[in-house]
Amino acid sequence: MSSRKTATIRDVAEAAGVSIATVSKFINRQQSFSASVEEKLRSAIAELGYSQNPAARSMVTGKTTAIGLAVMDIANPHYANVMKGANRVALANDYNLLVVDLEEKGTGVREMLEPLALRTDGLIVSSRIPADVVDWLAGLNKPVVFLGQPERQGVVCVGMDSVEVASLLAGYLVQQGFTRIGYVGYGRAAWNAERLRGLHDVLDAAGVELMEFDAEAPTSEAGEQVAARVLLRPDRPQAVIGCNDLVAIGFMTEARSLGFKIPQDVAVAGIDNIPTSRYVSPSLTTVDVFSEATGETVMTRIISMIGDEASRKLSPPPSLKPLLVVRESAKRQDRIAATEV
Amino acid sequence: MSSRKTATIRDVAEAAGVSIATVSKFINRQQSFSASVEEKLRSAIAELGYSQNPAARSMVTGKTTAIGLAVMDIANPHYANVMKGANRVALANDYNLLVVDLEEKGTGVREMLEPLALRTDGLIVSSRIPADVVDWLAGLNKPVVFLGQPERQGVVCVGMDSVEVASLLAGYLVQQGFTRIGYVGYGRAAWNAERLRGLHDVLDAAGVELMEFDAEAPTSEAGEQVAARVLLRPDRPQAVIGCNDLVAIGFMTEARSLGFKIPQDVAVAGIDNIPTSRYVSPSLTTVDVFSEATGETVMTRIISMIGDEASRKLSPPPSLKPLLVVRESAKRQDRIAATEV
DNA sequence: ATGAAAGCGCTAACAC
DNA sequence: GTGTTAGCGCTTTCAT
Repeated sequence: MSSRKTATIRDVAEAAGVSIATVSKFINRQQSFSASVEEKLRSAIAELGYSQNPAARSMVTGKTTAIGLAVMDIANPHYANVMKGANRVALANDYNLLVVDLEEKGTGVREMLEPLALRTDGLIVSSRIPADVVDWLAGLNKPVVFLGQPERQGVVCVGMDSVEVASLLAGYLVQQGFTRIGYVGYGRAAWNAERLRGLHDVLDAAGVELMEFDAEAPTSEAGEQVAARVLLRPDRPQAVIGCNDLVAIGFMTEARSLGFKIPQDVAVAGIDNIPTSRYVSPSLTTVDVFSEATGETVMTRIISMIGDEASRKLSPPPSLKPLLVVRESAKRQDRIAATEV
Repeated sequence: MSSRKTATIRDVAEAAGVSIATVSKFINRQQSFSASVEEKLRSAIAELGYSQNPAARSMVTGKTTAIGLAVMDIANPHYANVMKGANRVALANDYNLLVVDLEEKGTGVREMLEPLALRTDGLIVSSRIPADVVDWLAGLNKPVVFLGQPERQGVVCVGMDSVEVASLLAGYLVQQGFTRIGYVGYGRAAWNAERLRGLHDVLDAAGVELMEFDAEAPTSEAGEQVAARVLLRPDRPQAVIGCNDLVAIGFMTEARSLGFKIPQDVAVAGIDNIPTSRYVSPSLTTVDVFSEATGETVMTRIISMIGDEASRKLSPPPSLKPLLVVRESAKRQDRIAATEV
């Protein structure tokens, strides 16, 4: 069953008494065969445990049947879930997934992406990528889809509209009656400016003050670190929005150990709706960006772009809509009721 | 800069006025060259934007410089962190990472692994894999390392000793003075039996009762679901161990909405030390299994196995030791003090 | 329906 | 130090 060397198409051809061309056509189901040949082929393949060498195949076809996925931080549940969705549709379409975790690095990104580009038929990359790398990707002559908002014209993109995401949250907070709101952003992120715009759109119109802060990183640790700076000042915000759930959760934890009650003393909200946000106390109000569905969508999209030159420039399919998830962490003090999600 | 077709080694040879063999040797830095040739090569490569075709290379070398990683559930932070560590050392060694999320499936696993096996020089697979698939992997003539405990002899394995992990936690709970302890396991997992053994080792010796429960899945949702069954009975355990932090966190949340105070009414502990465990309330007592270091270790190990036939059967390096992380969720009622981590 | 032959881009002997 | 050449395993015309 398992010989020393792996069987090649030639071994199969010999065992079945046909030519290698016939074997090739058979395994690629490119035509029909006489019953006798078909049977001999089938058993020869089983006997030898033959399977196609993808490298050899890809040499002649020029296709790799693999897709690259580059994420900023695989430990962020948002990205892990994007990957889950992407993995699912890749597998269903007989594609393999090559992944690289950029680990939030802003430098050496192209070097990390280059091998991916060489080994795949298309790339899915997080949008927080240096401009020169985006240029390089664009000239790659290979489908590339960005995750999140586009910073540039002419690039294909899948993800929520950051302006809309932020507006949604701002709208809720205004409706709750808060009049001074803090936003803990992450300046290096591509979406940060859009988030701010979405926030201002709503808050300015409502006459609500917006205080801007910046986290060191889009992580819980950074959320913890920023909390004192935000809260230990006379004009502290009544409600604080974290640029993602991780930041919000870190912020909440540190706020509590600083002696603040949430949401009574300070309301907190996040963005993403990572699974954890349901399990912290109080449960975190957030905006669902449908990470897993995003992964499925982006993978579906890139697969359709491969081999379908026409769809490469088309605008994305009806894009995903963010959904406000109201939980306990951002209810106005005087309105708190016993409604737990 | 970006011509229609990508440049080949032949284009470079022509542009530099040398043979393709010279180009090949140059890009693989296999020897030194005359200054003039070196310079011409360098500029020709830059000019044409040439890069090696990995498929062509791998056809002749038989190597892919890629490693496959198969995890049970990439949305489980434990696995995401294993992947983070694995990614890091893969990149540092010029390997690419091919990932497949098995999504906790028990069937069709081989079909998901087959393409990975064909495209990589080695495989890292979660150990909760059907026996026949393990057999197949073993006959693959390719380095395979399992994550977690081995169920079989002769397979290379990286991960914590499950018996030890469980004993550690049991020891702490005994020391806290609990006399009736529940364990919410996951029967389908390879490590479950070992965990149980580790628990019994310690608890039996201490005369502490162990109540066994099973979760539907190793997830927070399953942890929630099982809570009522465990807690709404006259002989409910004083402390409950979740088979991982996800289960423990789900359990805690549901326990609280059932009206139990933690740890006063019921103590809870988990296993893994996922990042979230610090941020739930109360903070979760758990055992750190060093997920990220595990990922680094396993990747280091498999890279050394490739091309080093000798090390393929060696026993693993000094294995990782689990570490008890004491937080608030499992302190005995009468001993609770103000020590927060 | 089946086969012969020409490569895909590259590395590795082996010559020079 | 540099070039020639023979494949690696496969798909794909083009014959038959």
